[in-house]
Formats: sequence, C-alpha cells, structure tokens
Amino acid sequence: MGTTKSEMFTKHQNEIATIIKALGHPARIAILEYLMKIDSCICSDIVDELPLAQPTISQHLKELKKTNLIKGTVEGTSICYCIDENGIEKLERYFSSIANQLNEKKKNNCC
Amino acid sequence: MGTTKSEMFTKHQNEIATIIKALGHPARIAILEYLMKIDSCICSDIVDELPLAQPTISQHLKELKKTNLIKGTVEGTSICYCIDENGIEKLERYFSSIANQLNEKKKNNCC
DNA sequence: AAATTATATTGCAATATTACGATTAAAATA
DNA sequence: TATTTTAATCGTAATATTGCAATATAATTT
Repeated sequence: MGTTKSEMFTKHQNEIATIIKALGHPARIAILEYLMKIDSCICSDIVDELPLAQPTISQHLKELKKTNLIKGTVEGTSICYCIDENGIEKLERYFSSIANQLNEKKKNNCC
Repeated sequence: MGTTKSEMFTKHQNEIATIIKALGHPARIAILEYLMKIDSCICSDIVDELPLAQPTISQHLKELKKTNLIKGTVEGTSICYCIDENGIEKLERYFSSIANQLNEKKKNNCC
C-alpha cells in the first residue's frame, strides 16, 4: 500500500504520468517559467530567484532534469540550465491531441 | 516541512501546478484515456475497467473532478462521467504557449 | 595550497499520497 | 419495506514527497 501500482498500466501511461507529475509542483512550474522569462540559459542564479533553500531547489532541478523538462551543462563552477524541448513537446503533443479529439466529438457529450 | 510552500508562489503557478498534479498518476491518465476512447460518457463501468479497488477509483475520480478534468452527473443509481474540456483546455493552452515561445527563441539556446 | 563559490548528497522530520477493507448513503427494484 | 446496486466516506497501513541543516564535492580564485 502507499505505492502506485505502475505494473497495472501501460508503459506510455506511466511515462506520460511521470513527466506530468514532475511538473505538478509550484516550485517546478516557477523554475520552468523563470527559464522561459530569461531569454537565454541561466547559470547559477536560480537559487537567488526562488524562495526555497538551495538543497530544495537542487532536488527540484534534479526531478525536472530526470524527465527531460530541463537540461543543464557544467559551466565552470556553476551549471547552465535551460528548458529541454523534449519533455515540453511531449506534453504539448499529448494535450493538443486530446483537445483535438475532444473538439471532434463534441456532439456526444451527455454530461 | 513536508508541506509544499504554496504561499511562496503566484496564484497562477499554484493553480496550474494543481491541475497538472491531478493528472500526474497513471491511474488518472488511464481514466482520462478511457473516457476519451469511449465515444460518449460512461456510466458505472470505470471500476470494471481499471485494476484498482472501488474506493481507490472513487478517490481518483474525486481528484479529477476537483480540478475540472472530468465532470459527472447523477444518473439514477450510477454516475455518468465524461471529460471536462475546462481543465484539459487549460493544460493544452499552457503547454502550447510554452512550446510556441520556445520555438520563437530557439536561437538563444546555449545548452 | 587555502579560500571561495556553486551545486549535490545525506539524513531526517513533517506531511501528503496511494490503496483498500469496512462501512455508509442513496436510488432502483423486487 | 427489504433487497440490490452503485458510489462515497472513514480509517488506516505503507510509501512518497517536501523542505532544510549539515556536509560533501568540484571547480575557481587568491
């Protein structure tokens, strides 16, 4: 108990849920939006930007990286982060596909 | 500790994170996809469709309903569920906006 | 080499989530 | 009204997540 029963679902369902879950936290949304706002990659000022302790931010960055939502390259003492299109585009495609299908069969709505 | 520090983030960041989080579980993705597959609303067979106990499914449905990802109307003894465009479209807009912005400034990528 | 700077890791406390058995609630039917 | 059917709620165990202080690591600068 307490553990998600992943074996019960398809590989794709688990994959997409994992990526979505990684963005399901305001701090990680804030990180994504900060990376968007800045016109380039940022090196080493995420910690100053967010109201969380450094280890906490490091943890959130790790999760975003693990799911290909951001990517980082070592740049001397600091790390240069930017958005990874890979993850974002997967989400974009997933939701626009669902939205499109919804529009096509609007007729059948009974609720 | 243990609690997300929501006060630290904007209202919109918290709202979008809450909706996204609600879909960040394979069972809830499976529910969404089942509702998509069926061409109309479904009344009372979600429990037979998913490999989880009835109280667990009820709990997942509650979370999806809370975030406007599905909606349900009482239909006699059972409840008729279908996808709520409200939540889905919010997600669709959010991610396509980010994907668009990303395409526009592809030039600046340094990672 | 010592000090500095930036990030990661460890360990842990507080809280949240997941799952389900047991029970309850509410409507339909016998 | 008693029974059946369907879904919600309660209570609880197992596990996961969040957040941070302390510490470690790794590259840079003095």
